[in-house]
Parts: sequence; C-alpha cells; structure tokens
Amino acid sequence: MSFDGQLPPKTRLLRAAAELLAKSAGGAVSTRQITQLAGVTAPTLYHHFGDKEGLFDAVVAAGFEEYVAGERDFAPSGQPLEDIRRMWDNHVQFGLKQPELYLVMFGNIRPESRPAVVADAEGLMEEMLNKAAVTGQLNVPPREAARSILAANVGVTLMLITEKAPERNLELSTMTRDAMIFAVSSDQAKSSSPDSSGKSSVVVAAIALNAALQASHSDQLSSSELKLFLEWLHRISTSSTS
Amino acid sequence: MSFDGQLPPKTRLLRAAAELLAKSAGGAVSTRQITQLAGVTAPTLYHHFGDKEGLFDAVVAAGFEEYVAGERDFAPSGQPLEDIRRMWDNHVQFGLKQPELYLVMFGNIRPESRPAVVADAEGLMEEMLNKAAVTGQLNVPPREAARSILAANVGVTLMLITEKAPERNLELSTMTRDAMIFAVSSDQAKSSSPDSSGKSSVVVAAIALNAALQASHSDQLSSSELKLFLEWLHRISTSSTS
DNA sequence: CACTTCATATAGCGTTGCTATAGGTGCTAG
DNA sequence: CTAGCACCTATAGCAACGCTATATGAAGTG
Repeated sequence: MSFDGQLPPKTRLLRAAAELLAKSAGGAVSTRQITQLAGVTAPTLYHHFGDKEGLFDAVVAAGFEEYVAGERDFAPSGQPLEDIRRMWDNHVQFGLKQPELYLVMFGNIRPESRPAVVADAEGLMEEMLNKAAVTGQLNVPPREAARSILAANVGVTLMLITEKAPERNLELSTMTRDAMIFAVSSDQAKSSSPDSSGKSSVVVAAIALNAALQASHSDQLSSSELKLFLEWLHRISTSSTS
Repeated sequence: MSFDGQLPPKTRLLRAAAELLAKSAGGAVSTRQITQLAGVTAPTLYHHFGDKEGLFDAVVAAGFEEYVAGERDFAPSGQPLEDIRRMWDNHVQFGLKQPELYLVMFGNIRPESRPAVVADAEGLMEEMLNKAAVTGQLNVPPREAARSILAANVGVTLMLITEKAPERNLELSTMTRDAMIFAVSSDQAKSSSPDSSGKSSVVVAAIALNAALQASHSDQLSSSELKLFLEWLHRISTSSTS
C-alpha cells in the first residue's frame, strides 16, 4: 500500500501523488499525505520538484504522455475528419476514466495563464486538422478549428464529469462532437455559386493551399516572396464572407 | 476602501468577499483577508455563512442574479434561436467581465457534484429552447440541446479566460456558437458532397485556388496584389511535385 | 584522505480554515 | 425595572497546511 520499496524517492513521490490524486474525490491533496505515503520527508519533495505545483505538473506530464499515446494509437485512417472524431472520443474517455487527473490538467483554470497541456493538446489537434486542410476538407484555418473543437471538447468533458457515473449520457458528447466537426468542414450544403452563404470556395481553397504550402518546403518562391504570399493567403483565409 | 460603515456585518462580508475575489488574480482568498476588510472577526463569518464555501456560494448567488438579469434583459425577440444566440454571447461577456467570479461559478468542478448554478443556467437555456421546440425549429429534445449548448458555451468561455485579454479572439465564440445552434436546429439543408479521395498536394490546391479566385470577385487583395499573387500561383501550379 | 556534490532528515515558521468559549446587545415577560 | 432569553460578535487558540533554514549522510573525485 505504500511505496517504501527500493525505487528512487523521486519516482515514489510521483506515484504517491498520482495515487492520492486519483483517490481523493475532488478534495485537496496535501504534501504531508504525499510524503508520508512515499515514505519521505518534506524537503525531499521540494528538492526534486521545487514546489507542490511542480510535483503536480510532473504528474500531469506523465498523464499527458498517456493521453497523447491514446491520441496517436490509431494510425491515420486516411480520413482526417474521422480521426478527429476519435481524438474527441479519446479525450472524453480519458477525462471520464481519470477525472481527478483530468481536472488538474484541464480544469485548473486561472485567468490569463494557459496551462502548457492545453497548448499541447491544441497543437496535437491542429496537426491532425492540417491533414484535413490540405485535402480541402476544411472551412476554417486549422488553428481556429482546433481551438474551437478543443474548447467544446473540454466543455463537454467537464460537464460529463460533474454528472454521476450511472447517469452519464454520452450522446451529449457525440452530438456536440459531430456539430463541431460539421461546422468546420467544407463538406456542407452549398450551392454552386461561390458567393452563396457560407465560406466561398476561394476561402476553402486558400486554406488548403496554405496548409499544403507549409507542409511541403516548396522552392518555387523565394523566402521573401513566400512570406508575402502567405500573408495574402492568410488575409483570404480569415476573411468572412459578408 | 473598507466596509466599516454602518451596514450589517453580513452585507459587509459579502461585499468584501466579492471585492477581494474580483481583485485576486486567480489566487486564493483567505477568510482572514475577508474578515479584516469587512472589519469583522472570524466567528461572525461562520455564524452567518457556516463555511468559507457557504460565503462563496452566497457571493455566487448574488453574481448569478446579475447573470440571470442579463439573460432576461432582452425580451423574447420572437425568434427563439436568435435569443439563444444572445444568451450565449451574454454568458461569454459575463465570464470575461468577471473572470474570477465566473471561475468560482463554473470552473470549480468536482467529480459527481454539479454546482447548483450550472443546473440553473441549464434550466434557463432549456426554457428558451422550449419556445423554439414548440414552433418546430428544434432537431433535438430541448433538454439535450440545452446541455450540449451550455457545455460548449462554458468550454469556450473558459478557454477565452485563459487567454490574455488583448489576444482574445471572439470569433472562436461566434463560430462555436453558430455551430451548436445550427446542429440542434431543424432547418438544415442536408446534402452530401462528392468526396474525392485525398490525393491533394500543393499543386492541386493551388490550381483549385486559382480557379476559384478567378471565378469570384474577391476584394481581399488589391488589383496589383492580385496580379502578382496569381503569377506566383501559376508558378506553383505548373511546378513539378517534389 | 580531503573535498565537493548531491540527497535526505530535523525542526520549525507563518498562514490557513475553523471553533470552544464567553461576553455584549436588544427584545419581551413579569 | 428587571429578569430572562435569543441573537450576534469577540478573544484566543487548535490542527493542518505549504514551505524552508539548517544540518547530516552518502557518493564520487583529486
């Protein structure tokens, strides 16, 4: 039940913190609990992690490895948008399986200070959306799409966590998921005229080209040309059709 | 600066707590700070509110009054879905104007314990969605729609709060908002698009953009810019894929 | 061996949320 | 007028918290 084994104290502290975090039903976890379970005294903790938050960050980093591993497990299916769906589901599953850890990762919000893990998750999703962008499946720049989807994904997961397990209705998740993916995809009802409501095909094509250009190191344009080119492309991509 | 006036201690405590909460940039607020600012000693706090959390709940309740007042201010416009849009925007505005209070209300998540304020907000939105449902504008039961929209609304607001104020991009909000509302509304014009297998490249994307640009009258670039842009596009389009 | 460096322990500081106990205040009853 | 009785507030202090100044041990290097 305790980690007094022959593992190094740093590892014991990490495991003890993770275990207590998982068991504490939302309540706070004290450094004294952690050090006692790890069979270590206080200064050891601060020597290795500097801070209580430092220790928690380390736990989060380990948890994030697991999260990312889950996100990358299923190789690209050739349909990027389908992969995004699985990323969403994996995100929700991760949150429901380890709610306390998830709350430390995504729920510990402070104004004007973004946890690193959020930025990483966003990058992961943007990366996947880029694949959708180069094939012209995206309606919106990948970054904006990633932020939007991730925001909804976190919101849904937090809401599901607050519900008691037996009452959890996962349809909330799938419905919100499909709504978001549909919204950013170019695969929408659209008349043939480019100036119909919704993004014009110019915008879609510009987004696709933008993503493709950044993925391939084309040497058809000089770097200064490319810079200006990309700026114009950005202007087109982010323009809203009035 | 202090509330030593002749107001009753209960009120002074509430105001002191609210003020300190608003000023503390995410950091914790101690009961001693509160009682000192209120010009009161500790037992008074616990007599009236029983608990630190009890005091915070009271502050939240007051904040929620303000929130609800904002939600109800604009009378029904006859278009329920338009009202939902304004509810969403009001929610985000409330969160950005008083981030600390918002975080206490919606960000203080614990597993399997739903804050009362969330349930209330959900009820408020469901009420409004009911009006849309009776006129046949809804695709989904009002309760599910409300839960889904609110989850995304909270997620977006939390994400915006973590961003530094000058960088906040409200398009994230409007885009997610419209996606959610569109998803639950029944007036969708469904159509499936010819999904080409993903074999796109820079060249294909450039050709698509080229065609699209010439078919539309985009005003995002000046004519001289456009001329150069098209020339570069041509260079990319006619290059061999590396 | 002398010396440095890293890692852990002893003991304790200041602050936290909270409370056992007691004292003051204003009310109504006799 | 006063006795009693709620109600409200203050004094003082507890246990637990995050954290640290300081000292001790172990391990490697000259």
